[in-house]
Amino acid sequence: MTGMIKRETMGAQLGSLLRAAILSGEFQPGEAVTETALAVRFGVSRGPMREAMRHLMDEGLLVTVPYTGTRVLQLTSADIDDIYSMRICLEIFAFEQIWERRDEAFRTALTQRHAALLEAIDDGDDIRSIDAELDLHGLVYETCGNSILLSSWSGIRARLQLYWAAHHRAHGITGPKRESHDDYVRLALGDSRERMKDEIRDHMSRGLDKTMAFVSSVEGQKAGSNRRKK
Amino acid sequence: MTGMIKRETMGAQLGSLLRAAILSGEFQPGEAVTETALAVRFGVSRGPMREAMRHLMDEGLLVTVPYTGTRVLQLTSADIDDIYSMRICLEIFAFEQIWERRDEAFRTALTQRHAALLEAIDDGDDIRSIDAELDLHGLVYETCGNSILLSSWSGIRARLQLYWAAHHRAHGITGPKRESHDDYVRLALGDSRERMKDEIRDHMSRGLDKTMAFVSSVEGQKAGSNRRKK
DNA sequence: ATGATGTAGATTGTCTACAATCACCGAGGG
DNA sequence: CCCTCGGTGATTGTAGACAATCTACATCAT
Repeated sequence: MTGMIKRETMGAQLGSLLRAAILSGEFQPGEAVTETALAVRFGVSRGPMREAMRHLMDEGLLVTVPYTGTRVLQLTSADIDDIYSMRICLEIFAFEQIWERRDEAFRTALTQRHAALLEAIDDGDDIRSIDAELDLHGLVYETCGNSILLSSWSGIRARLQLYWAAHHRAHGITGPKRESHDDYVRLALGDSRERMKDEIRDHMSRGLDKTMAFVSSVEGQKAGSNRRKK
Repeated sequence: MTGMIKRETMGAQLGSLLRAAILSGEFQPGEAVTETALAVRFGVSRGPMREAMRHLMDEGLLVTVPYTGTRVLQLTSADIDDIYSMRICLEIFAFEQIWERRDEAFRTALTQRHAALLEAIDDGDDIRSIDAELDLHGLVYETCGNSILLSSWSGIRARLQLYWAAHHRAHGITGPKRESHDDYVRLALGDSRERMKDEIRDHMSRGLDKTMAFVSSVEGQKAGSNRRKK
């Protein structure tokens, strides 16, 4: 059954669905997910489900141990630190690459994504705000057209989105502030590479501080959380 | 049959075998590879074979189009350029991260890998020389302990290894020169971050020049090479 | 009581058969 | 001569059943 979906392989679509389910909080970080359960959940067989899970594993959202089980990624404070330092490195690199090639298309796309972020914030939709913020930052990576850079960003983006979403749900903390990206957008459209690079460093530093305060409080349960059997 | 291998899933082992087969030249860049053919080649079923191929796809060595086929990655000059600029960015970043934490273990490992490279060069073993050179560069990434950085390096490494191996086979060009990494190792163990960063830029620039000269001569057949059916 | 040990359940890994999709090629009509 | 259209083969996608392995719990001996 379920043979009416077209133009894309089932595994890929399942990957998107599963990713959305994880990011929406249906499965929490550290929670175990089984192939069979997900297969019946989405009404498909284990084959495509496995394919989708493999995709999310490579993206970093799922972690599996052979013959034992699969669970949703649970980040440590060290992981968060690694992610943010990588973000600084890659985003500066990306802006260096495209700086001289910024055209009208780039400018309009950036302002559009910024507007989408503001709209999501105004609507009070946290999940959409997170998505919009990451889309905004993603533009420079996409503009580069460097496939390796883009896949690196995908891994970073997935981990950040997972963590933020869980963070917000668990603690009721609001999403990004309305003015949080004004400087970022302004300088990205401006004329000074160095000021943009400084802004990236500042931006990430603020984000890291905001993030680290929480993760350290729930540390120490990365490997041994097995409650909630059913 | 073939049920006596232990401690690691078949798909992972098959991935290593297939990677080795590709890098050894059994399958050339742009050549089509089919699941069934590889499955009988390695004496397993399509399931594990698929798993292994999926792994190599994420690594970047294989490219697949749904319902149609899978072929070995064929790099364009733009890809090579992207790879080398990423290498500069990431390797400088990696050295910045570990610079103050370089300990005795790092120093001995670096000299050991350099010695291994020299031995491979002296033996005239091109494949092993390439592997040793990439292992040498890989140490700094491994020392960082940053999982995202490491996976980015894996993608770069796989693509470079594939390209160099095919390059050398097709044109009989020798591997890395014996003295090519003397400065790199010396400065990596030295005291000046800035000189090391300059060395990385120079090192990559030389590598890119050596590489680009060839790839541009065979451009223009990325999408349409379908000969050699059997 | 404590430790080792065997046993049961669950989960992933693997295999075989079948279906959906696509590229190629040749025939027929314009 | 060129374009359209259908057939044919190949390749990947999907399904369900079976085997290998791991974790946890109960049992038994010390």
